[in-house]
Amino acid sequence: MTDYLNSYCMHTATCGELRANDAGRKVALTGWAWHNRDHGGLIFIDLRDRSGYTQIVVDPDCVTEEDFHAAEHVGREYVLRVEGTVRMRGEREINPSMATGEIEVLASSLQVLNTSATPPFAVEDGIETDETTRMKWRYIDLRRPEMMANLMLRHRVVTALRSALNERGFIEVETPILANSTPEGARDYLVPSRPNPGKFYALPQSPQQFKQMLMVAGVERYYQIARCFRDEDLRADRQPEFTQVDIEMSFVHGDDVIDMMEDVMQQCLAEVGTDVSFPLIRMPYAETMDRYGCDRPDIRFGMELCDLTDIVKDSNFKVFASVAQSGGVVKAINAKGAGDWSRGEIEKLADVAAENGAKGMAWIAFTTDGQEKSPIIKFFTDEEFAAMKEALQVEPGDLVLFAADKPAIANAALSALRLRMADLLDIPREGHAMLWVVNFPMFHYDEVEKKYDAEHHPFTHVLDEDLDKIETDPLACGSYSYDLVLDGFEVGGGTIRIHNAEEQKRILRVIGLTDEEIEVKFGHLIHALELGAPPHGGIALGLDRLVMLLAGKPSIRDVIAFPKTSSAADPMTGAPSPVTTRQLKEVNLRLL
RNA sequence: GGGGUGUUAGCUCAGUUGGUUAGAGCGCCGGCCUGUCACGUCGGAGGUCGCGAGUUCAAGUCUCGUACAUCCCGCCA
Repeated sequence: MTDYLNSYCMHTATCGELRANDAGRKVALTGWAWHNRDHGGLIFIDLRDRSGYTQIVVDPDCVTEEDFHAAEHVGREYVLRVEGTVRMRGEREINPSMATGEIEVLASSLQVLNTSATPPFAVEDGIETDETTRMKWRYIDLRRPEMMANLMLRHRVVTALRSALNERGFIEVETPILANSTPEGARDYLVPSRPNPGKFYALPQSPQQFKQMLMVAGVERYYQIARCFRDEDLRADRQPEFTQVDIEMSFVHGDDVIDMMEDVMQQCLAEVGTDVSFPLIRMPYAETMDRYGCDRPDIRFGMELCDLTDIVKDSNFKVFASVAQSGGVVKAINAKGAGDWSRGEIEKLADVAAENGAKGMAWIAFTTDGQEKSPIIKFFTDEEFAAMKEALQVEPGDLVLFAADKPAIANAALSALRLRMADLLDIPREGHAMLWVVNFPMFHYDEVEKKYDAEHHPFTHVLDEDLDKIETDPLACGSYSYDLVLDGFEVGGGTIRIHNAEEQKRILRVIGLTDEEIEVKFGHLIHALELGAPPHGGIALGLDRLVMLLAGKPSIRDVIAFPKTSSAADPMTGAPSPVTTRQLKEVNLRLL
């Protein structure tokens, strides 16, 4: 302790930890000058570090003239080391909004370890500075307590997940960053290989194939905090590089991974103090799409989709009838509380439907004074109308929004409308709600490429009862697959994998690969499966999204130390940047 | 690739039907101040109105293009 006090720049206490029972302690604090209040004869400095802040009092009677002079010239974000004594504040000077507000540190010495230029924006919570500016000076942005708290929360989540997995016999194994380009999935980030002219590595979109190889190797239980790369356009919840908690385990089938992971999540969330109700609902994909129109529903509120196809299929409203009779669906949501909206306000909602591919949006408003307003109501018989009201449980004050289209489009439009209406109507969505969406279909039909494609990925094990339908009726095949959904975001996804080489080949053939292509692109996997692959499965958590939601932030950029802008650039370092002709030549590249 | 919104002082923003010297708050600089905690107070500095064309006697304001940011669709688990 004495050594520390005499040391040039170490501290004996952090700025956020001192309390009334520390009164009398001699301490050395280090940190950044946050708010300076110079009263001429007495100077207050709020000294901040990552743990919080403490008020320093510099009294000319207690420090050297030199130190007092230095204190007078301390600017924002100067780096200080202060030695002094913790003392109780006078009764009127207690600041109850401050964790350390009962005490202060009376300085006996003050060292300026470094000065600081005026920061480009205030180190304060709640600022609305442009994100590019924040990213350009990210180290300043990260000094803000809320950003520092995000980093710490992320650390606690990772630590909790690591210990939960360690306790269950998982071992952490690193897999290559310089990997192979994968033909399926997202666009790859490519890295030219200098010793192999004309050949490229790809940064991994996920360690998927490596972790399956680890299972074949007998690792049995693996995890990795794995950086993944995808060269696709960005979103608030998508960055070109992101972090997965990647998990794989052997000798599992059916719900084994879900059961294990649910335990791990419960333990992790308890440890970081997030309240989520367990056990989690496990909702089949088909039911999820039917009720919410999307595979990652926010189940913290209702307003579920209602299928009216049967009721309107013979109606005089040609739009509904023709959609219903040509394989489409007519679905609706009941937005309670919007029944008195003006026609203009309602019609603006059609934009939301249009953004999601719907050609139109029909509506019926039920005003609180018992009127019914709608451009389409006249087309329905009394029976049809009554059946609709019954199905939607309509009351005065409700607004019913319809989408009639192919199921995928009607679902997408109504799912988006449901979320928009929840926003517009201020429907409370406090707390968190987590669920599993399970048993995704194995395939979907790609209308553009005119071929079947894997819904999750082509290494997914088809449900045992559907194995004989892989070739004859691919779209009817379910799969051992599961997504973990939190508050309307997919925070994890996984499957039981195929461990049988023959089944793997059947799947790859269905998605359009020839036996030659299978050998070239997936030969290593097939061979591994032929050499004693155990039954195995796994899951990957989207760490950034998970922490974003736990932190209550609107973007994963807020929980990533150094994120990229929407054009995948880093304003701080200037990446990506041009390289010299010589560098290009070394890797056998020439720009077009 | 497509659509929406935005770009004015270091930061956040205002700027009317186009009108002559572009404002505010915070911050910054200097003075005063021994109980403040968003300290107070007096004074001061600070602008290529994103960039480029165009219309006009006159453009921060109108038109076109473009860059960047951000949200969404496509794309992406």
